Amino acid sequence: MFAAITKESLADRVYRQLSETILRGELRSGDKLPAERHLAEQLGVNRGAVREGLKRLQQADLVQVRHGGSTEIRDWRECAGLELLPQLVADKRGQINQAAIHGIMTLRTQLAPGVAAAAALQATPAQIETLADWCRQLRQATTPTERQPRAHAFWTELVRATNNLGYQLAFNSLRSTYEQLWPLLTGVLDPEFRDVTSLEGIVQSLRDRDAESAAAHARTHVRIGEYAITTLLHALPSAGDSA
Amino acid sequence: MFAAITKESLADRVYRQLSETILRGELRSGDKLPAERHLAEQLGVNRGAVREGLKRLQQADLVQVRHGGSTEIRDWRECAGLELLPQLVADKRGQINQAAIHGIMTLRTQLAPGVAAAAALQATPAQIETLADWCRQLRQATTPTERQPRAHAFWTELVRATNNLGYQLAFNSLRSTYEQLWPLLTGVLDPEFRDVTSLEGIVQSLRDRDAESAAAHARTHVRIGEYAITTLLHALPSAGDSA
DNA sequence: GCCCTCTAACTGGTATGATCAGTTGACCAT
DNA sequence: ATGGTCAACTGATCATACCAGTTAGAGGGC
Repeated sequence: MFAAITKESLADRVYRQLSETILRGELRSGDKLPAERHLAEQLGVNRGAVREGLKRLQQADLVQVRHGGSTEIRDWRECAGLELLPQLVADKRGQINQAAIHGIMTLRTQLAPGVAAAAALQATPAQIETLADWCRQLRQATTPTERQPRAHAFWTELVRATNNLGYQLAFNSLRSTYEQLWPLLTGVLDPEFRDVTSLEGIVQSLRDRDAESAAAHARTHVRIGEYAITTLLHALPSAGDSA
Repeated sequence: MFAAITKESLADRVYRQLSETILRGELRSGDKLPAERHLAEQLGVNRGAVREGLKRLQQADLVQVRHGGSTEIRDWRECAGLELLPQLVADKRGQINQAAIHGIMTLRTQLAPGVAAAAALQATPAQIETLADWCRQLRQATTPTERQPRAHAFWTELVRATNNLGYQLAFNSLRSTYEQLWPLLTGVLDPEFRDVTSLEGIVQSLRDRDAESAAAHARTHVRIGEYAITTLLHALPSAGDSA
């Protein structure tokens, strides 16, 4: 009903402004950032706020800070990790980035079969039941808006069932990106949400401890969404690269 | 010869100490961190340093900070992204984490074929030549220490050739983890480094624009390393979970 | 002229202490 | 039971020092 008021600290704004400038390519690899004191003056905030923002830039591997020297922009394509994807898909103005969306869909397609296979070997009976329940809930849903969170819950549980740190962390990264696009994907991915049959196939494969079968069902399933996204991206000619 | 002296700022140390405490499970999801003022006093550092460290914890999704309220530990298995993996594989005392290593190897195995396939469709002739050159260099190398960086360079270039943001960022995250284990893996992965034939097969597949063949060669290749790692992990009975 | 050295003027890093701004819970009036 | 008030927390921001590492250029020796 009502949207929550966004509260953004100064340090957050410093981080966002600088990171978006870098991600847009206005500051390129090798460029130097102004000194903290100057930056603080230009942005009209205290130096502490600037430093907190820079710490985050540093953690995201967008810049390299050297004591006594200057702060240098790094090549985020070479350095930055998967956690950058959420910021790439949509900037403050809601501009979406096709390359980033393509990237997340690729990873999803590549990882889903492995997740299903790993879950087949590791899932506990209780987890399998939970998954079966999400399938039932998915069948009962009648609108895309109802289906989306249940499909999401299914995958969350499936990833948890793999008991694999790599899958879990990678999934968390992808999820942050996915959440940025949530309303956009409600409709686009609905054909996939409707394919409960494949999900039920996965659940049955888990019961049978059949990793290959689980992977095959997962592959079938996510290809539906990938096809929908690919079609959509081709239909949107503009808004490709960043400015 | 000599190891570089590590220069770690106070904020970095604050971050590391707190994150390791969380990752070790001594602070669990829902627990509250002491107030910044108290934390600063306990750690014997300035409050600014504490705040900078907390900003990083926040960015890593390890804690949730609420203005006026307290700072709460989050469940990193549910929230943290792939960028956490480097910190998980080895803590300050050099203790390695089997689950994290297993995780990174899984992701590597899962993604490598897709990377090769994507590269087959996207690589430029110049990139293919660069890759072919790395194969030659790999053949000329005579020791594991020589082979490792060249194998690594091959994959870096291959990922670059995919021109896919998802693969590039995911690879960067995995690389950070890999670098933590570099000396450990020099010997273990050498059987894989010696399998230049598969890499040459990938290069030929790129020339032929044959995605499926590229994926198959990649799969063959990375399985060698995965087998070696799996064997090694099973041979190490202890040092499994964190304290 | 060339090379070394030292210094001065940058840079980021740390410290202190004050103040602003949300959150919470106890208490009170309605 | 509802809503208001207030005090005591919490984090957020600020200003101003000063410490510590880097770098470039002035100056001296060859």
